[in-house]
Amino acid sequence: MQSQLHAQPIFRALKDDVVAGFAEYAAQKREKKGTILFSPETPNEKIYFVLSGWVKLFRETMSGDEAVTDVMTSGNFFGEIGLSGHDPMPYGAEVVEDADIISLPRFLLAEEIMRNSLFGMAVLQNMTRQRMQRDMEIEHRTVQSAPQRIGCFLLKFCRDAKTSPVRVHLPFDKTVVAHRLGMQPETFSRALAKLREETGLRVQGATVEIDNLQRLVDYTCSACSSSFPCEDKKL
Amino acid sequence: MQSQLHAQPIFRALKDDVVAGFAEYAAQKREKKGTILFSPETPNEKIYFVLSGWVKLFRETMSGDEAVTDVMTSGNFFGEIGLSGHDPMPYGAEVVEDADIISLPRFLLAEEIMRNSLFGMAVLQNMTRQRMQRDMEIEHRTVQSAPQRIGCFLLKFCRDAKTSPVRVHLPFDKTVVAHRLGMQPETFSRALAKLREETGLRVQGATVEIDNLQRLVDYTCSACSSSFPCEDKKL
DNA sequence: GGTGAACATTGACATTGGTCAAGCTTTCTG
DNA sequence: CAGAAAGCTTGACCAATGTCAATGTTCACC
Repeated sequence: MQSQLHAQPIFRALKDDVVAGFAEYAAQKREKKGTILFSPETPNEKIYFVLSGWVKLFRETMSGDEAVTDVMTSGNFFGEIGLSGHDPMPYGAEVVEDADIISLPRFLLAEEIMRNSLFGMAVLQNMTRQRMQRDMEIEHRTVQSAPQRIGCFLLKFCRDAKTSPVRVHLPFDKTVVAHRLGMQPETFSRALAKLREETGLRVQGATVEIDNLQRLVDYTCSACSSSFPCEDKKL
Repeated sequence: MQSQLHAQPIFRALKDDVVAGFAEYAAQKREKKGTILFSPETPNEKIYFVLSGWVKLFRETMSGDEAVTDVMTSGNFFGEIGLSGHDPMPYGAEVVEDADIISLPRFLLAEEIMRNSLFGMAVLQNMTRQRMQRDMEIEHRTVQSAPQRIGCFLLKFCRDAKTSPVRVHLPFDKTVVAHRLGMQPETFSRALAKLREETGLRVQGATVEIDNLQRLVDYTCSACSSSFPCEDKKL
């Protein structure tokens, strides 16, 4: 498990013995789709590293509406809000595709941040990147139409592809994608159909084939402040 | 100016000589409404502290639509993305009410973060709070109606008031409030009228009188994951 | 104190996305 | 393999918000 911890981007620059120290407190577990890792009601003092699978972060109102703020996969971690302390999180986390997850007490991170300012800087830059992504998300939900948001989502899985026929496989249920993009499943269904008409892509279950990448980019990125391929700026 | 820097929440715990060092590089200026402090096109290497007035942060698409992600006032600072380096910011900043602003080269912060991990932790927690606010914002724009978002906005200015007739003065133009809440000015106008009917508040120009605070809370906070008074959790 | 510019409101209408209900398809499970 | 459950799609309809254009109001400046 130590090697898996050390492979996490945020830990890559740490010394072996530090990671070994973490590993003693760490717990790895395979979690099934549907499992709630934590929710606003349950106090929580861990951070979670996703090794495989997908986990959605969401906020839920008293009337049952939910807003998905992010869906994370391998290389990502979450639960770092507050960094120490046992307060309930302001959001919940639910596994949406079977996942391998390592959990680690938060206080270990907090200690290492104080001890090692280079590490602290790495955590800060991670948080900064997350804030930027949220800003982006707010922009998308404000200025993009539903079909455009779907196009934007698909393009994230086309970053490397340069030759046009690209085949994308949706990594989790369409319902989750819909909420991740701030729309209802019904709207998602119709918006995907519209996107198909507009950009000539083909949909077969969870598989999407994009014959003309440029056409999708043109349709989607016209309503965005950045343009394809819009990766995070290196920090 | 050193005293004004030292009064900034993020600097409060720093030693005098450190702040004095910052002050040598700092520039204070009064900025008029309408001034663009920076935009995505202009490389920028400063962070900005608001002493008075209001500044909006926004993202703008190629077709001219804009999404306002935040509006900041005294005690807030912005431009810390990246923390060092001269890359263009991924967003712009525009003064929306005459403001006194101190600007400071970003590298000073980066240096102090590496030198003083307690300070680094403070910056990290500031960023964490901002990310949480963005999450909140995404939730609001997903599950609240336009009148509810306005109600929520008004309630932020009622945090201290416990006795019911409260008088709130909108601190910047309604157009800016509208965009801050992710809606068009016309929608804002109508939604405010609706809110008036629903909760019995009265509007006179930029002044809003709330006779029955509880009624506003009931109407607004039913579509939210937290409830009034929903301040940031202490970090 | 008058005038223009900026800000705000209103009406008419178009568009988007949400809701509810039904039916279909895929996947899981015994 | 059968049956059930979960996920997805579609239709009909409705509510919310955006758009465009006209008009009203406020405020700063001469």
